[in-house]
Amino acid sequence: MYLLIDCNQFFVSCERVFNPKLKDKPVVVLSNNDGCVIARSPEAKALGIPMGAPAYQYAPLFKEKNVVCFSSNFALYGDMSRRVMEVLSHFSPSMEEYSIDEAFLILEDCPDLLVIAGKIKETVLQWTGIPVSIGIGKTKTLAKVANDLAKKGNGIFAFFDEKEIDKVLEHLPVGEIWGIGPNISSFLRSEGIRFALQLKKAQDDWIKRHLSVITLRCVFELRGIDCLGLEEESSPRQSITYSRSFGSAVVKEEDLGEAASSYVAKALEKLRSQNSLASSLCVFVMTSRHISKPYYNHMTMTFAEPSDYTPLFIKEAKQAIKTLFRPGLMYKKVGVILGDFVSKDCYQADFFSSSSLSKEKQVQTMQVLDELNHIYGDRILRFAAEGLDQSWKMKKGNCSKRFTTCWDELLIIS
DNA sequence: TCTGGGGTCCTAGGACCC
DNA sequence: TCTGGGGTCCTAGGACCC
Repeated sequence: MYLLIDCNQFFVSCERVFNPKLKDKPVVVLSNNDGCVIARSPEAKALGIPMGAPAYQYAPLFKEKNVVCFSSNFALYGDMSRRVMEVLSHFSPSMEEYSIDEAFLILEDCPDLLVIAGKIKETVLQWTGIPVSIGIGKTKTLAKVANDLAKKGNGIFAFFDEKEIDKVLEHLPVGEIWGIGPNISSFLRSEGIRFALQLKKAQDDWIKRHLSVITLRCVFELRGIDCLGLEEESSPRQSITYSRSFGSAVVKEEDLGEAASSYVAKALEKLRSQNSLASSLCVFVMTSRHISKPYYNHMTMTFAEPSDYTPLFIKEAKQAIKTLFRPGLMYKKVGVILGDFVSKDCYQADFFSSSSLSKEKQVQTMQVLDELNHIYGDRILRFAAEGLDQSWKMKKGNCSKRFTTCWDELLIIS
């Protein structure tokens, strides 16, 4: 049986662990640049604050109802996630970390399953301070449905027999099924399929003809046929994106270049940490999407020989910015995407490239850079191209401390 | 003034081959 | 009157997830 363990309002819960005064109070966590709401405590939900709500629109309500707003603190959430996953790994050798706040476990079907689930919930709370909900089912998709019910009830819900499943699916809108998004659900509704049970009973070839195998898999999963399986090994990324909205609009090409260089440097650190080389770099720039004539443009460069040498990518990125830049526009965002990865251990070299000696030096330079940054933290070594003042950096109005990952920011109790 | 960021998978269609 | 059949590879875009 699959168990889906999902942390309740994870980011808010992380903040509450280190600030117990927030208990029972409306709390929200905002996206980068304090843009929109990405996590809400039940109290905040009860005030009618929707997911994704732009913070500026809700500022009066926040003030009126004393809603506590946090800027996102991914250093903290990432580390808390690591702790939760560590606890979960004690309960089963078969585990998949599905997202920052969710994991699937496989446990043998036994009468004690609910007791074990209770134990998991209790242990995670005691060891990390994070409350979780657990859904149990024969497939991942059914465990997801069960998890939604768990969240509405006492935190644990299991599907054991078919009749019980169908009773739930009968009233479950198709759009709430994992894997059925807004587009497919509106198509299904237009065809008269409004609830999960109807979809479960739909004809296979009809689904395949009008939709795709992805949806067909969904349907099979609802029928209790395991199609997705557990992905225990997290496979290396196939692409790495680094992009951020600016704290305030950027108008100078120089600033765009700095930002792009800085993102390239960060993306390449990630690339090297997974032992890959990238063969392509895409750079994109955009203005706000919410103006009358938004501008978006991108450029992709491919390399004859895959690489992980940051200066090479910075050079290309700056060149791209030069091409993409249009004077007089208010830029809101720049991003870089590394793609077409190959393993460092085995790749096709370029027959016409210059001497291999410089290649070795490139590798050594990046190693020294990464090691020093690892030892001293906070990216102590950076490239000049990244700029010094970085005035384009994003806004963070109210960020909690990095309680668990930074010696200078430990929680002080007096 | 103010609206996040990072992924994966699949399909259709174009371009090309014999 | 009348113009085959069977492939592969690549890319852009759509759809979904958290």
